[in-house]
Amino acid sequence: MYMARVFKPVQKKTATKAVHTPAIYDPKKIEPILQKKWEKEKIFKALSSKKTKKKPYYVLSMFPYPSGAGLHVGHPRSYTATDIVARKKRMEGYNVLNPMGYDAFGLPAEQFAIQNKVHPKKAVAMNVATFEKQLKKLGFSFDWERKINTTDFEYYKWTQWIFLKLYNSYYDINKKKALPIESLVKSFTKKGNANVSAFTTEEVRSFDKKEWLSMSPLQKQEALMKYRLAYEGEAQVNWCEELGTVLANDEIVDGKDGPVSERGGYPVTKKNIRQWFLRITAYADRLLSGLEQIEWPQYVKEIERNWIGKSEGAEILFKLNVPGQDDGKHSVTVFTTRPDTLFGVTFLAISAELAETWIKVGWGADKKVAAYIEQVVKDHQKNDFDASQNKTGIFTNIYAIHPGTQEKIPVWIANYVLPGYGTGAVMGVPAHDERDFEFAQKYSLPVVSVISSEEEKFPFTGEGVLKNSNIFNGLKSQEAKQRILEKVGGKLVTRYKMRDAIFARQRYWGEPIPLYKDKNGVIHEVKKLPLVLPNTTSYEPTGTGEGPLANITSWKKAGYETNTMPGWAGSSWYHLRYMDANNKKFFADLKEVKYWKQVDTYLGGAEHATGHLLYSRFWHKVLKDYGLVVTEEPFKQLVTHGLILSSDGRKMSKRWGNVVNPDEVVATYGADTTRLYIAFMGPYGESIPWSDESIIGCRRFIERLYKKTQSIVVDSVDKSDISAEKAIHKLIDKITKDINAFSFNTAVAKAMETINNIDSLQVSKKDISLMLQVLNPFIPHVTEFLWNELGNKEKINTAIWPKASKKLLIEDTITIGVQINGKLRGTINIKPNSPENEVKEAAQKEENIVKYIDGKEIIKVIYVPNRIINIVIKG
RNA sequence: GCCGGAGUGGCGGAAUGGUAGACGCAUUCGACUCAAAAUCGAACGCAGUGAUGUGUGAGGGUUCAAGUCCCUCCUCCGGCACCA
Repeated sequence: MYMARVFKPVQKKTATKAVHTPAIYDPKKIEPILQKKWEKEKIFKALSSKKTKKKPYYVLSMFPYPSGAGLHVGHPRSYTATDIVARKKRMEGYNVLNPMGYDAFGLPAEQFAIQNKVHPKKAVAMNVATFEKQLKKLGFSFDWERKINTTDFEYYKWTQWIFLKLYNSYYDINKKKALPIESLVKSFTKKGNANVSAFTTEEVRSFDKKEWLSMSPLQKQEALMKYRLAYEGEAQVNWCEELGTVLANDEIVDGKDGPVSERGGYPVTKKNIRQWFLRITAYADRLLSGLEQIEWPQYVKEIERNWIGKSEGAEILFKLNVPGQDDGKHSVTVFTTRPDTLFGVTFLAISAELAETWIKVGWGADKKVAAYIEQVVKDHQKNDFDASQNKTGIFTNIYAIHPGTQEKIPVWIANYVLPGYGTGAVMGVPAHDERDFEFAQKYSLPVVSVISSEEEKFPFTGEGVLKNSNIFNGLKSQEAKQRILEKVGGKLVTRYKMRDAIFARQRYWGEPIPLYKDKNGVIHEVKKLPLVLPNTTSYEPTGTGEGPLANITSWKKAGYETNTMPGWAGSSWYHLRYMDANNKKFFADLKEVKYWKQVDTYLGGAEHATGHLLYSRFWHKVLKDYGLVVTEEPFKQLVTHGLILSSDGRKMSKRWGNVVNPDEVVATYGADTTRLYIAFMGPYGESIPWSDESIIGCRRFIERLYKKTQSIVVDSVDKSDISAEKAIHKLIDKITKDINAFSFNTAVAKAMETINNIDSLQVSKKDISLMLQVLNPFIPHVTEFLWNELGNKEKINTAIWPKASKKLLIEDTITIGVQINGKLRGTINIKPNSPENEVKEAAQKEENIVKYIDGKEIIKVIYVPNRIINIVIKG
C-alpha cells in the first residue's frame, strides 16, 4: 500500500463565528463540484480564430500512451506545469490552447492487447477511459472538445494523407524545399538536357525526354523512388526476431549481451529487408539550422546536433594499381574532414565491406585476405562491435597513387573503418590522427607530418599549398579551398551521420500505409482516405518479416502494403490537429493554423530528442514547404521535465512495485495538494524522489490559507495592515516571475512564507483575493471556492492577472550585513537607498563592529548599496 | 575518449559575485489536552556551556568579498562514440 500516513481533517471547533462558514477544508466536497462546473460551462475552451480578437497562446504537454497501468505521477508533473502556464496566460488575456489527447497506436498498446487477450481497439478505449477519469480528477484546464486519439480513423486519415504528401514529393536542393514529384517528372520530359537538382542519397541520374518516355512504368517507379521523401528501399535494419519486427535506432538499447529492444528487452540483429523510409536526410541542414531559432534547452539541441552529425570535409579520389589489371583503371574515393593533411597520407584504409565489392568486380584477393574480410564483415554485423581496443588490418597488395606526390602508397583493409559512414574508405594520416597513428605503429607504416615550421609561411603555390596544413586552413574562402582540392582530384562535401528513418513496422496496430501494388508490381495510392485498418482477430506477429495484415486474405489480395506505420507517425503532426481538431475537411484549416502558428511552449521528456521531436520538426518543415503551416519550427519553446523517482530513489516501475498512483494521492490529500506538491517538490527539470511525508506540508499550507480566508469572509476589514499588503504584492511579483521561469518550487515557497507572515495580520478581502488569484494556477479548486466565498463578482478564471504595485515592493527598512575583512560580524538596519556616508557611519557605530575596529587602522570601506558593507582593517 | 549538466544540513531543496541553508519534511522542547492526535509557539549545519571557531565534492587561484568566476582533480547523471 502506498499510504504511509493517513491524513485526518481538522477536528477543531474554532471561533464562535464558525456558524456562518464551514471552517473545515474538505477537498472531496470542493473539487468534484468545480470540476463538473468547469466542464459544463466550458470555460477552458480555446476559441477559434473567427470568434476572438485575443492573442493566441498554445501550450502543450506531450500526449500520453494510454497504457494499461493507468496514470502515473510522472504524467501530472508535466500536465501540472502546462496547467499552471495555461491558467496564468488565460488571466493575462490570451486565448489559450491547452489540449490533451492520446497517442494510442504502436507496440505498447498492441502488447497490452496480446497479453490481455483483448482487441487493441478495445484495450485502447478502456485505457483511454481510465486515463481520462484520472486526469479529470486533477482539475487540469484542458479543452476537452479538442481531444484527439491517433487511432481514430478521422485522425489517421490525415496521417495517411501526409504520408502521401511525402510520397509524392522530392527535395529540391537548389530551392531548398520539397516539391511535387510531378515537377521532377516534368524536368525529365523537358526538351534538351534535364537539369535535376533533386536530393538523393543514391547515385543521381537524370533522364532526357526520349529516354524517360521509353521507360516502363516499373522502371519509372524505380527511378522516382530514389527521390521521393517517402520511398521503398532495401536496407540493413535492426531486426527483432521475438517481436517479429524492424526497430528504429532509438527503439534499441544496450543489453547485457548486445543490443536489445527497448520494449521487452529482446535481442536485436542486423538484417536486409525491403522497407518504407522517410528521406529525413534531405532536411538535415534545415533541421540543424532550425535549432538556432528555437528556445530549447541547450542540451537537447546538442543531442539533436550530435544525432544529425554534420561534418564538413572533402572527398578525394585515389587511383589504384590492382595486381593483374591496368594501372589506374580502378579508383577509390575517400572522405576526410582534414583535407589539409593530404600530404601526410601514408596509406589508405578501406572497410571490409568495400573490399567485398571489389572482389565482386574482379579483384582477386588471396585466401588470407578473403578470410579476413569475411571475419570483419561478420564482426561489423554485431551491434556492439568495438575495435577501439584492438585495431586489425591486412594489406591488399593494391597500391594507390597519391594525387599530390604521385607516390605509391599501400591500401589496407582495416576493421576500424566503418561501412556506413563516408565512402567506407579513409586516408591514413598517422601524424595527425590518433587512430591512424595507432594503426601505423602496429603495422610499421611511415609517419609524415604536414604541420610545417613558421619560416615556410608562403612557400607554395597551387596544390603545393596542401604541403602545409596551416596554409590550407588559412585560406579564407571555401572557393579557394575548392580550387586547390580540384587540382588533386578532390572536392568539398558535407556528410551527415543521420540516416533516413525507417517508416514501417511489421505489426498490426498502426496506421495502414495507403498504397497498393497492382499485379505488375506498380504502386498506386489509395485515393479515398482513410484506408481503414481491417478488423481481425489474428494480429499477432507472423514472424516472417511480413506484417500481420498479410494474414488477411482480402487485404493481401488487394495488394495493400502489409506493414503499418511506426508508433511515431501519429505523433509527428498532432500539434497541428489540435489547432482545428474537429475539422472534417482538412487536417487543420489554414486560417486556424495561421492564427495559432506553432506551439509556444512544449513540455515533455528529453528522451524524445532524436525520435518524436526530430520527426515532428521534419514533418512540419515539409508541410511548411507546401504552405500548409506557417512556421519553420513546430515548437518554439521546449521545456523538459525530470522524472519523479520513487521514494527509494529508483525509477518508478511495476517491476519494483514502487509506483505512486495519483488517484490514491488525490483521494488522501485532494487534487490541489497533489498539484501543489508536484510544483513544490523541486526544480522542474530535475529528477526528484516522491516523498509521502513531505506532501503533508502542502496540505497544511492550503489549510492555513483556507482558515485565514474564511476568517476574512467573516470579519472583513477595509484596509489590510501595510505589511500584509506588501507581503501580498511581493508574492504577486514573485509568482509572476517564477511561473515565467518554470521555477514553481520557489513560487510555492514564497506563498508559504507569505501565509506565515500575514496569518496574524489584518487582511482585506481585496488583498486576500489577489493572493488567491495568483495561487489559482497551482491550486485552482480551493482558490476558486474561496474567491467565491469572499463574494467576488467576477469569475476567478477570467479576472485579469494582478500586477504588483511597485510602490509596495519597496521596503521601509532593510537589514544589511556588516563584514570585517569579508567576514560577517554584525547587521544594521537602514532605509533603502540611504546615503553612503550615513550607512558607513552607522556600520562603524554598531556594537559588535566597534569591538573589531577599535584601535585598528581602517584601510577601506566598501559599500554595495542596500546589500552589504565590508570594512577592511589592518591586521 | 569527447560534449553537456550537476555535487549545499538527517531528507527535498533556496541563494542577480555581497548576511549560505529561504520554504517544506523529519527531529527536539514547550503550550493546549486526563491522554493522544491535530493545532499553535520555539529550537534545529557541525564543534563548543559560551565567546567563538568552522562549513557549499577535493586542492589551488582571482577578489575588499566566492556555493557562484578561473585552473587541476574526484564522483554522479545525460548524450555521442574507431563518424575519418
